[in-house]
Amino acid sequence: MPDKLEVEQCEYLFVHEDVVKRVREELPDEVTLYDLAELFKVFGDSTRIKILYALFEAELCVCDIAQLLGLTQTAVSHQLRVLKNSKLVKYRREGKNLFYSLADSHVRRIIGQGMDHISE
Amino acid sequence: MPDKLEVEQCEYLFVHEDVVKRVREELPDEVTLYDLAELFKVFGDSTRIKILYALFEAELCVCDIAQLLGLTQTAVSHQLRVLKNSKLVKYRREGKNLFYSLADSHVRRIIGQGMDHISE
DNA sequence: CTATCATATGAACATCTGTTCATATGATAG
DNA sequence: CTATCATATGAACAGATGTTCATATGATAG
Repeated sequence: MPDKLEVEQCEYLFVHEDVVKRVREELPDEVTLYDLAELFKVFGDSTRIKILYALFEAELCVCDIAQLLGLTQTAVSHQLRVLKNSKLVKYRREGKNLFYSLADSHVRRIIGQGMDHISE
Repeated sequence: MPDKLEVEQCEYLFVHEDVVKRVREELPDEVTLYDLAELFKVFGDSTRIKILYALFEAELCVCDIAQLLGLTQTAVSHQLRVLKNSKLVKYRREGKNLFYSLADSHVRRIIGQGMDHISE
């Protein structure tokens, strides 16, 4: 007895068993889907995008970023924490300063793909 | 006199002129940054990610999606509109049904890159 | 130890976002 | 034309998010 679905709303005529099966098999588990959405949420703010773009060019300390982009220190710090939690940036201390940089190459690729899309 | 910046908070010792220049040159304009963030915002919701994943396998109508993923018709419809506005999905009508499908290959690539990142 | 600089953190607040509920639209069968 | 099915839409509401303000932490110079 293959997985017949509860018919609630429409006739559900249009999907064949194999499609249902494929979707079910390929769909990542709830946790992964959640994590994935969380990751993209991080890219979904123009302040954070700006910060990432700035870090494309060089390692920067918090106040560098703030001044370069015209943001407050506090806002940058809060957003850097978000970026750090998602492992998109890393930092190293040098005296009083914390220098932030991109964590890996995924950041550039993801933003690159996004740019491709919006430039049609 | 090259672009010396207003020193507000820190000494701004750490960034050289050429870095400042590069960041300023490479940073897309406000509108583009905003659009880019808007795009990623769309990926930043697990319901929409689920819908996109389902559409990886086949063209589906609204109620197919709702039943396959255990969502309400209304929620799916609202989210499909968001996806459509961002040109991530398209649809065609067939009688009473609207069949949705992925708009282009960017969707897969962007989600793929995201998956790469979260799987470390 | 104290003052200062760079940065982080927490609370507060306004704004944005996703879902639900109720209803409207649009296609089709009879 | 009317009823019905598939889908869209709008209002309402709860929960999430980003910024600001005030303050704390942590390193360093003196």
